[in-house]
Amino acid sequence: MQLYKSQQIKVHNSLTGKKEAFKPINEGHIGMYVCGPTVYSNVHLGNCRTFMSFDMIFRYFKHLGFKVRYVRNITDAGHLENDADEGEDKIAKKAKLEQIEPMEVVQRYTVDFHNTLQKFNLLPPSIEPTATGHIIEQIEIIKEIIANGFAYEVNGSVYFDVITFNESKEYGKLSGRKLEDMIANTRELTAQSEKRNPQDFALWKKAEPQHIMRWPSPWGDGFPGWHLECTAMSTKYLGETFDIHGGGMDLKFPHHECEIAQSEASCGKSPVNYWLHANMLTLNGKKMSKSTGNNIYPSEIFTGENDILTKAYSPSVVRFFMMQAHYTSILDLSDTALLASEKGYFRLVEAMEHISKLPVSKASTFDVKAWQQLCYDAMNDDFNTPILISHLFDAVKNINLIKEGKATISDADLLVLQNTMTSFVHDVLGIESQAGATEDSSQTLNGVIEVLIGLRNEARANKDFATSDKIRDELIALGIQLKDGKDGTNFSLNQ
RNA sequence: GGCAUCGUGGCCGAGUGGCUAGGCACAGCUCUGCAAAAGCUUGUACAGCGGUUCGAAUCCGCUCGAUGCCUCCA
Repeated sequence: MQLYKSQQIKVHNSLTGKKEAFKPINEGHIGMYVCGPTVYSNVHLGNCRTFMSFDMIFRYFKHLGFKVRYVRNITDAGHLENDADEGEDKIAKKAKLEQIEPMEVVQRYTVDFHNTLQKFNLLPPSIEPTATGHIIEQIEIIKEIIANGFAYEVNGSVYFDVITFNESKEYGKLSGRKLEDMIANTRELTAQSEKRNPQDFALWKKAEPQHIMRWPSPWGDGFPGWHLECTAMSTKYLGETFDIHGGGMDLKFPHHECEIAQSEASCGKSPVNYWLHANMLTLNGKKMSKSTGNNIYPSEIFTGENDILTKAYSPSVVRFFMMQAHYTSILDLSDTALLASEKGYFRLVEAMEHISKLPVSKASTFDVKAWQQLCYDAMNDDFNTPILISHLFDAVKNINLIKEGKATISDADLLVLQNTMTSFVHDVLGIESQAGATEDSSQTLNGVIEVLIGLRNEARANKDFATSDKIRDELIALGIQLKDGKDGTNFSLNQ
């Protein structure tokens, strides 16, 4: 039997603002779409957190035995930097700056994006479609929207008619906005616009002669509007209505709102059953921003080359840190927070290594089955990874107790414990035991340390504590910690 | 200015009408040649002010503060 049949998941649906029981359209199958990055610069850390959150969700679904089609797009069409008609295309701008082809910009930052996510141990999505690869699909949707009377053409551009749409449908239902309020609050328009109303948004933009990224269309040469690609690609690969759509909080309005409008205007159906939004990441309590310098790139964290943190942190530690917060909460990244997580991470990873060496007894002093269900309960409750981790630390404590002979575990329970820990730590949370794990270091180094441990134990036996302490202290200075236990001396590498 | 989310012990971060997650730090104890590691014990916190209630950190109102969106943004 598949695990999902015995676990009931609840998710926080942004559309209703409530936690709801999750029921996929087709039993055992899940269609999930997540808005991907615009590849015109290096991925920033906040992006990584969002994608990591959905990676964890993807992993949990897979763990439960669901067949998941996870689509995450790459936005490689430039779009415009602002709403004004003379706005500049982000990718074209970067290309001009670096004197290269726009597609070289796209290629470079797509590679950076993939590399970074791989370091964070994100699984690749099932499909990673690009906007430029789906121009035809986008044009088709525009035709439908026009045919249905929800869009109009002006001078080679096509705009979505929000006011007309709102007469029969509801614009703003996702973000809790009322069109009347929006109209009342609209700031005076900059320049004269082609749009009938400021709330309207572009489905297709006419390309000015200097605009490099352009495609032919029934309305002339141009490029697709900001929100259309997601509608086109999600519809193509997941259908007119699918299970989950995710993305960062900041996309809720207008991006996701427009997606809903586009779908309802073209095929008449609401596109998504469950909208999931991941919350922001701040740095030292403030919004990350390149202009104020309150910003850090993933690579700068890994190398330690930055002015914000006191040391380097491995991708696994950063991932663990992020998993210690719920995906819907704002999370603040700081050196002290990272430091605390790193210690906890090492404790968890070390306990994992001890599991296979644990002594077994006839009976267990720890209810492994009940504990296991608590782990599932945590994840079933809107993917509550912080609670899951608190249970994992419960297991850590028990593992250490058993190791020291202060608690016992049966053969069967040990197997359950081992499988459950591996499933949740590695498969679901995606946390790897890199950096700090002895098994990752070279055999040679292990051998050398074992020799030193032997020498130290000889010195201790001879009460030559000056020598034994010297070995211990000099090793710790190198990041090698010796741990004296009942069953001899172990060590760990804490980078 | 409008909309939204939030304000929890030294720090990070769950929870959410009564039964006090967890991590890190701190203190005491056990262990140890001394430490470290590990284990045990202790911390009674929920921005402020009102209100609802037998009972609120959890519900309501106001105030203050933070963050996000309102223009591309995860």
